[in-house]
Amino acid sequence: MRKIKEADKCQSCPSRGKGIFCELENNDLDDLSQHKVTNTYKKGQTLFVQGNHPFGLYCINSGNIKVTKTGADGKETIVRVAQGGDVLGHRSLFTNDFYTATATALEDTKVCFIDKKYILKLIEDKPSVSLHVINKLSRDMGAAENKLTSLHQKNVRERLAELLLLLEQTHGEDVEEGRKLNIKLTREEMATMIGTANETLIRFISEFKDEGLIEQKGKTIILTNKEKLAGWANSAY
Amino acid sequence: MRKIKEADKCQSCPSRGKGIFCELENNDLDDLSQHKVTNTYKKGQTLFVQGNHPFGLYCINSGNIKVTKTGADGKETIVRVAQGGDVLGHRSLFTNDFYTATATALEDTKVCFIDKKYILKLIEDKPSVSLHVINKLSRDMGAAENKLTSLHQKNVRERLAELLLLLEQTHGEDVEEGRKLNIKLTREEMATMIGTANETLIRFISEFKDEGLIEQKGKTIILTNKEKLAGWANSAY
DNA sequence: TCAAAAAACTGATATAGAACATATTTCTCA
DNA sequence: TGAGAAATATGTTCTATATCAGTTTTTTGA
Repeated sequence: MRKIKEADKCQSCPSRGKGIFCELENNDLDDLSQHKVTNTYKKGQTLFVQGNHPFGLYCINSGNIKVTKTGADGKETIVRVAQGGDVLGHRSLFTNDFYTATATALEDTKVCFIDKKYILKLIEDKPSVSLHVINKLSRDMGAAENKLTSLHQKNVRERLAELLLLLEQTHGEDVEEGRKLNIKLTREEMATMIGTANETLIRFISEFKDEGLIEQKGKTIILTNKEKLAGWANSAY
Repeated sequence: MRKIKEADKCQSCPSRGKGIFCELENNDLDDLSQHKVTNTYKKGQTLFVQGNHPFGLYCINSGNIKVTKTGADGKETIVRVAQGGDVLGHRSLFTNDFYTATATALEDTKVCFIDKKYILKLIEDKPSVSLHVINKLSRDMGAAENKLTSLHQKNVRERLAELLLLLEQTHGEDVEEGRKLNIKLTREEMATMIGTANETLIRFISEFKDEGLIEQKGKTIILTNKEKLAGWANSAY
């Protein structure tokens, strides 16, 4: 039996209870700990790359990771941002395809890697795991369809309001001015997330600032008027 | 034991072997047949509506069904088209949310409805079913991310070429001129699928016709030059 | 079978937002 | 700590495509 550092055991994971393994018993988690390795990634490093072959599952311990697809002309689209407790690379694992996207750390990140064979066995043996995988996929699917719909139906201003509120839900933090978005994204990345040019995004951020809906502390954004923002996001003119 | 018409038994389903129940044994299928009802829907009729509460799973026997999301201003987006062997309404079932989309028959359709409790039990008891659900969700997710990316990165001409090739894969049929798209979609619906206005779509269809990439027999489209079309879809200028 | 409605098509005009250019601020690490 | 490189910001131009308006064709059902 391999010796695992106490800090690297699933039981000590800060995201324990959030992910697809949240219903596993202690002895199952011990077994799981035996079949994974824990790695750290610095900002900008990639966990896996579009086009490569998957050989296991990534389970995020802490830190934000962007999932991007690159087109024929090299243009990048951020399809989603994963955070602590999320799993990554499951899709290609289950469909047995090459990775259809690239995963890149947005900041310093701790990630566990679980062997393909072991995770597939776990899904067959533990209904709770497979149900959580189904649930996770269903939610991601819903989020993807929402993105699709708003990309089609909403203009940039509305999509930006929506993005800010979405980030608030997943990365929001209370500060005196309002809700701080605790995630490090460049304007370029934010633009990519809502399918627009960074110049355009910056213009609307400035507009929101002028209208008192948001504030900026350095590079991080603070939502000061969520209600008005929500009004814009719902595209009520 | 309820008496099921031979034609309505899962064993007689034209999509048997394609869906998530493809690995079930005969006696399991008999049991499943007992827990479902078979309905028909005429063109334009809805199976379920965005905002309503789900109470089971739809499994398509035959016919095409569009899944649409309606925005605050009533604008419609087609997120996908489901066909024989596909399941519908699974997402909201598993996340226990209201339906986030509306399903409408594109033509006369035969659909089975399976009770919520039964399908959840089946997933817990039969690993093959849950694996197929995971697989199905993973594929749908991949398709959704692809749509997202091309909506962001490609122009209307490229997206149209892509759509035609996608429809060819799922609904293609050999005819002497080339590959016929055996699906009834209005230009409005096709436009909605690639996120554009119907006038714009029609213009590009005309262009493709003029360039000899496609032909029209009545309202149905025949792809006469898949290679050139593929060139456009990959956005190689 | 024919009239009304719906869908398909064509042309003209308007505009959101991309693309380009350039200035300024903020990071980064030597 | 300071120089070079990113990232941010702002102004200007240009274009893809939405929108509007109108005609022709197809479908529908009475």
